[in-house]
Amino acid sequence: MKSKGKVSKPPRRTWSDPDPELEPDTSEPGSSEQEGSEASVRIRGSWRGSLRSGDGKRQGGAGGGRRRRQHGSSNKERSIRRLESNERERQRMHKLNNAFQALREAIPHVKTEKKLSKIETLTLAKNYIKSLTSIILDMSGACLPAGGVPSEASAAKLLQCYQQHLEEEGEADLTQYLTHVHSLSQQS
DNA sequence: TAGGCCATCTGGTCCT
DNA sequence: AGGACCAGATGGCCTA
Repeated sequence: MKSKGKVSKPPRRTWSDPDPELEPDTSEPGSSEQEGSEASVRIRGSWRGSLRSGDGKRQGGAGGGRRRRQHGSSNKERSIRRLESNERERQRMHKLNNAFQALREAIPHVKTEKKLSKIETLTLAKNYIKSLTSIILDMSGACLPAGGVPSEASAAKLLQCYQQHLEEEGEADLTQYLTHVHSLSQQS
């Protein structure tokens, strides 16, 4: 028996693929048999904190390993604050996942039937940006250093062109932008 | 079944 | 002071 204790977990639904039938907030703790409400005050965290105190991971300010902030409130008030904190954290992660989903849709990849993982998404996005940068610099007549990585100077020039284009056109259309860059390179 | 990926909880730290 | 951010821990789901 797992300590998380889900009776019957609904089919997993990622928040980057939002269920149109559900508002995000309907998953708030306590709205169903979902774990959020009770799990957050359950045993799990009670010992985990002490485990981490030995990690010395991020020892801030004065006195590493100090106890957490005491709010001087009752257990009930603390657990309420915890639940609110959990909810905010959930919303934050949902936003992050939405951003990941937007990024997935922005980058081309081969296997469209398989959802890209987060790490794959970031890696592909990085490569995609590099490729586009190279193409644009190439079109603008700039010289790429050996290895194809744009120098800081050419990247700065590229950014300047892009910002200028945005100011003048107010539209981040790639085709227009490429035309714009090309015309600039013709002038110089 | 092991390993990868993910959602969630949690507490510490940073920031406003 | 309170919210945001971060990273560790945990357990569920899925696939090879």
